[in-house]
Parts: sequence; C-alpha cells; structure tokens
Amino acid sequence: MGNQVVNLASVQSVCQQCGIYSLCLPMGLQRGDIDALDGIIKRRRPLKKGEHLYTSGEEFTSIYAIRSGSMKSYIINEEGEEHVIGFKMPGDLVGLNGINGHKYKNSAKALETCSVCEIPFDQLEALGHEIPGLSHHLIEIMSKEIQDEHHKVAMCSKMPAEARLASMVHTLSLRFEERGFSPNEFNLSMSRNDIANMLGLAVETVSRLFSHFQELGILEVERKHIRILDQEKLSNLIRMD
Amino acid sequence: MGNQVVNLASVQSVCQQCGIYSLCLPMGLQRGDIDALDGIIKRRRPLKKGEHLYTSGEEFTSIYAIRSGSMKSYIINEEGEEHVIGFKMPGDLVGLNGINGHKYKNSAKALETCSVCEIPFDQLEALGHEIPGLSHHLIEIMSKEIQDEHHKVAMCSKMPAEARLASMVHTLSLRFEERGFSPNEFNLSMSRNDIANMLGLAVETVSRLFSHFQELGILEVERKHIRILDQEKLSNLIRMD
DNA sequence: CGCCCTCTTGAATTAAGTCAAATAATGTGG
DNA sequence: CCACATTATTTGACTTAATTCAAGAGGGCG
Repeated sequence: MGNQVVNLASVQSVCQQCGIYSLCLPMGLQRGDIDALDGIIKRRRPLKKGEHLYTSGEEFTSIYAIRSGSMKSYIINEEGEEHVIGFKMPGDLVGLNGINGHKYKNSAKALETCSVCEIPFDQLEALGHEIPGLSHHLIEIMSKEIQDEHHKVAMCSKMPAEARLASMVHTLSLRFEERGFSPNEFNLSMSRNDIANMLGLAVETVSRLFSHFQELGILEVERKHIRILDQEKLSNLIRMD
Repeated sequence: MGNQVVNLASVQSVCQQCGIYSLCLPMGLQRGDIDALDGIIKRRRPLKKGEHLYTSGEEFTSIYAIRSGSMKSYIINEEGEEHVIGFKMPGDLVGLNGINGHKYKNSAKALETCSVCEIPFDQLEALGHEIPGLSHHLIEIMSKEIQDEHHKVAMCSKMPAEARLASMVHTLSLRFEERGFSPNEFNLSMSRNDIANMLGLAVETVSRLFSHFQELGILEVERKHIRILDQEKLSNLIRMD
C-alpha cells in the first residue's frame, strides 16, 4: 500500500504490452496515438467457454478486439438454425457489422476462455477525428473484412468438400503463423460441427475428410490437435477439383 | 454562346438531381455537404456493356457509385476461373475492397451501358475530416456490405439450389423496389451463367429451376424478363429445404 | 464410474453435376 | 438486310459427390 518509485518513461499502454497489437487496431499508429486509443479501451472480465460477447439483435455500442482465446461468429436464420460465419482469433475485431443499423447482426461466442478489449464505437469515432490515421485504419480493416468475405463466398459456393476443408486448415495455419505460433501444429478450438457448419458440409463429411487427409499423409489429426505434414499437398488440394 | 440569366438558387448539385442519391453515398448529408461531396466526384463517360470499370490487381485510387445500369463484381482464382461475387445496381458503391492494400481485389464489369460516379478516395477521406457525417456514413456502408456478405456466405454454403435461386430473385426484387421500380416485374441484366456462377450452381440447374418455378406458378420467366406471380410462395422456398 | 455428447465409420439415398443434343438468340461480314 | 457463325438457354439421361440414416467408439464431466 506504500508509495513506490515509478519510472514514468517506462509506463507503456496496455496495447503496447499486448503481444498482438501489431495485428490489431493500433497497427501502424504512433506511440502517442496508441496511448490515446488505449485510453478509451475497456478491459472486461474474461469470457468463459460458451459465453456470448454479444448476440444478434442487441444494441450496438462497441466493437471488440480479441486479446486471447478464440470465438465463433454466427447468425441464426428464420428457422432457428445456426450458421457459423467464421472463427476469430487474437487481434481480430468483431462486431463491425453492427455499425449499420446500431444493432449487432450476428452473435459472438467464446470457444474457450477469452479476453477481449471493448472499444466504445462513439468514442472511437470521436478519436478518429483527432487521429486521422485511426479512422483510415478502421476503414482498411473493414475493407479487408469485405475482401475476406468475398473469398469465403467464392470458396464455399464453388469448391468441392475436400478443397473447402483444405482451404480452411490452410487459412488457419497462416493465421496461427501471423500470430507467432507454429503454422504446422495447432489445436482447433472449434468442434467438428462448427467446422462443418461454416463450410456448408455435414459433420460426417468433415470427419471422413480428416481421416482421408491423414491416409494421404497430409495431416496428422488427433482429436482437436492438427499437425500439417505436407503443406504443399494441402495447397494442391485447394486448387484441384 | 451568349450570356444567360441564371437563377443561382436553382442550381443543384448533380448528386441532388440524381434519382437515387438517397440510397447512395450522399444519403443523410446536409445540402451544403452534398455539394462539397459533389465537388470531388468525377463523372466519366458511360461504360458500354462488357467494359471494365477496374480489374483485379489494378492500383486503387477511387471508389465508384453506380448511377445507372448494372455491373457484376467477380474475382479470378488461381486456375483462371471466374467467381461472380455479386451484382451491383444504381446507388451501390463498388471498389471498397481495394482500400486495403491499395489494389482492387476484384473486377467490375458492365452488364449493360452504365454510368458511374468516380470518387477519388484520398479526396473523400480528406473531406471526411471536414464532414464527420460523411466518414461515418462510409463506415456504415462498409458495415452493411460486411453484413450482406455474411448473409451470402450463409446462403451459398447451406441452402439447397432451389432456395438459393429463390433467395436471389427475392433479393433482386427488394433492390428494384428500393430504387423505385416494380418489385414484381423486372429484367435480369446478367446471364444464366453469371447467376449460376454466383450461386455456386451449374447453368443447367438454374435453367431447370426457372422452369420449375414457372410450373409452380411462382414466376413467369421469359428469357431475361422475370415476373413474380407469388411473392409468398417465393419466400417460402427460401425457408424450406 | 457412468452418462452424455462428440466424433468416426459404413451403407443407402439423393440432390446436383456432367455430358449430350436441340433450340433460340445474337452478332458479323458481305 | 440476309445468311451464316457463334453463343446462350433449355431439356433429357446418366453419374457422382455429398447427405442422411444408422450404429458404434471415444472422451470428458458431474
């Protein structure tokens, strides 16, 4: 409880201490600007597996950056069926589609214990008027998300099952690598059901394909643990029919 | 060539004269702000059917608002196959996915004679610093596009062929209505091939489905001309397996 | 320890694709 | 403006990839 001597120059914003800030919203900002951004970010208690960060239809107030853990983003259609849109990893922003219409249009659920940074959107916009690079960067991130979704549409609507799963594993591998993890060995945080759902396949098909990839010597699959034995063959599956 | 008496108060910006400005980027802006936006917009010569507005990989400089006509947006994959992403109508913005990385990531091709408004992106951003509502509105439009793409992913990956085509026709109907046209009768500007490609189906399947919808008394299809005879049955097809 | 839920594997079924061919539109050059 | 070439669309028959149904195995949690 006593006073301590603190070297003020060494005080870094939480963002700058964060291992993935270079992939996240602060990317490319000046140090002072990162501190300003840091000032509006709320840290929330971690989410436990299965908890929702927000659900579809809720009033939109904030976007969220994932700090650790992973989430799934999904929508529920008129018949009450769940449609998985994607999986989110540290550094990813979620909730961007709620800006339009001031309501979240999807739900975000923790696949494992997660910590997230809440960024109140009105404050972010206000800050954007002072830090031009910030609003530009937000727009870039949204532009990238549009690109990624285009890619997903093209993938899911036309590729055969084998290529879809290969593509998903390959994309995950790249994303793990970007975040400093091994691209060749990782754990899936989502169930087979979630994978099948996102790819528009039956669970049984996904299960069979994992077995098949293993027979081909491309993957080693042990429940949630994936090891990629042959990245080149994996890539070839994406291209071929 | 002689001087003319002009009533300055009656001079309206081109945007304000445009029939669909209320759906487009100027939406919700004050009159003076619309004029400012108008000032940076370049009108280009109309595109003829088959001409490209931009192609994938080209340097990104501008986003475009479609003024009249319609376009298709597509990407080419590694094998050189075309994947149609979507169809764009008056009031729609195209090129948004080029912001990230300063290159267009898709190509936009006129399906019929089109006129477009070119909006140089750096000028738009500069203007956004003066008109806060403008950059907010751009962000909203992008948020909506992310939403729409999520919807497309869910649709294309999981719905049966019948529901996909029904959904596409229904969405077109809504979009025509928004633009002041009949929701029940319109002309398709795209080929059966483009439709099939976007929906991830074979051309033959699309053709058969149109015939089938006609037998069911839901549509009247005469080449490119579509008349919706029963919107309710059409909507039901989207929901049902 | 046992129940439940997830995952895997096999067999039968089906939705949609491919192949093939006819017909209808569109465009082109003379 | 016509004849021919080319391309787009439709329809039918067959094939196949992926689903559904069914059943069993494996883990994890209370």
